[in-house]
Amino acid sequence: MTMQVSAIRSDDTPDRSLPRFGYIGAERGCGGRGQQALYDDLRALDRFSARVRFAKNETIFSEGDKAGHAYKIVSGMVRLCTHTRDGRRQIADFLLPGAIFGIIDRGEYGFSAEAVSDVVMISYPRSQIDRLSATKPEVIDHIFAALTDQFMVMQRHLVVLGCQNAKERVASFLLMLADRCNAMPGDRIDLPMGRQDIASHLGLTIETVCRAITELKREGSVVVPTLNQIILKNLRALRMLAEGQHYC
Amino acid sequence: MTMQVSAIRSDDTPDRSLPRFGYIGAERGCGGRGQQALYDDLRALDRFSARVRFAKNETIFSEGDKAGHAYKIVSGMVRLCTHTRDGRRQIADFLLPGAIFGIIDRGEYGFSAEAVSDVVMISYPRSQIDRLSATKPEVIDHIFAALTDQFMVMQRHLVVLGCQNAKERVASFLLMLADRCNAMPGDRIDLPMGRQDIASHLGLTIETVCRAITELKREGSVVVPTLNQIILKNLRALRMLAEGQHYC
DNA sequence: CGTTCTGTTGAAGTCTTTCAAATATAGTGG
DNA sequence: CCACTATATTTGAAAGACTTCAACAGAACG
Repeated sequence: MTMQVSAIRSDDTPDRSLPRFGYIGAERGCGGRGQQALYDDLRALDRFSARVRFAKNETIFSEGDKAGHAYKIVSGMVRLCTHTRDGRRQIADFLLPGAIFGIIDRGEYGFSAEAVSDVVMISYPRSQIDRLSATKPEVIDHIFAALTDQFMVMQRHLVVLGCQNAKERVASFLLMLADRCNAMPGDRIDLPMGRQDIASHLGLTIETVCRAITELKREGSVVVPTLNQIILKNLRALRMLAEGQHYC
Repeated sequence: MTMQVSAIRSDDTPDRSLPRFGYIGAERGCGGRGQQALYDDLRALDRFSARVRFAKNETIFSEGDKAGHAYKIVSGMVRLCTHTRDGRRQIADFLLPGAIFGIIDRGEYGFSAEAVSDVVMISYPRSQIDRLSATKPEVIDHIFAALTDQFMVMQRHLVVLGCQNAKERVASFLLMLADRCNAMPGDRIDLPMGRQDIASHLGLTIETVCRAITELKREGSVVVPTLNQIILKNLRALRMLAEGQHYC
């Protein structure tokens, strides 16, 4: 979650020099400054903002609802998903603290947002955002940057769903998550979402996700201290899975 | 390709009353007015625009290239794709006449664009678009609408890749295409792209796409007069496949 | 501490891919 | 215009990957 993280940390922190997981998504950092600026600009919205909280698994809004608010996550995790007519579900993305969502949608939300864990967020009335956009062109610019980031996230995910097998998908997912958390190699990474959520994100069944993780454990690529934590041990192996065989 | 079509036809043409394929994507028409307006606004760019043509299978630009131009398709079809390190390829979308692409990207293009058939386009320098955006806030607004549309396209495709089996994917693809062409039930729909392109779009192999089409033929859901044309015969059956079993 | 939910593993079944071959289409030069 | 060659599509058969179903294990919670 490069964009979200960079919205939190001070922009001049040059942690780009530190070792990173090198997930393809890392390039997305270029959108970071935009996010930081957006964050600053949103301060102008403070007097209209409200602190809201949602309990684990609570629905924040549903696809088709009138898009009245945009949200910025303070703590916890949110999933954006689409529910199909026949009960299937596709999780488009998981959002970490710092992430902003609900700004893309005009009129109606295009997807549902649900709390993965207990979540605290700031809500901003869309009307005020639109008003601010009209007076401050740079705000638009930064929202644009956020959009571009989101686009790249989705596009990368299209590749995952369109081209990768189960193990590759799980590896991609873990690397993406590690990168978004700004985790360092060896760090414990939080997995607030359940296995079923991971499955719904990766277009697999829960069993297949389990088996893939088990295999990664067996190979020594990852260690799973608790159900909701994971440590990436062999980055090279994970990257080879996620980014294709040619990787060195 | 609702947005593209609506960019071509006069905006007050109420063809929404005509029978349509009813692909889920049809709702996307809400972005239509934005596209129409964008189209008008782009006229202000005319003196900077250039007519360009690309031959079938020619690369228009590659992922990572400096994003110097945005394009509007006049005729022909363009595919937007991502090439992975190990040679695999994911086609994110096929674009029809009226479609505008290359506006989202800042600095570098985030994907490659290739001509599916011989293509004629209008190219607009990004610098001029940015300049125009600064002076005309409504332009931004319309580009935004275009972005929203593109987002919905990608999101719908995520569901296709994440939740559907081969036959469902092909059905979704055909309905989407029919809707974008603004085709009426019974019309011949052009398939300028080869089977391999369809496969790369749907995350399947070419053989599986063939088999799925063959099966749809056998069931009488479609008729395939030539390799590059298809007629949707049984919309109800196709929709049931694409939108889930609950569809009446 | 028992109940319930979530996660893990095993085995069988299904769907898709892979590999191979045949057919059809498109393109080219005579 | 036809024959020929190259390319693309279709079909078949076997292999492989993922899913499904079922049972078990483990964590969470009252």
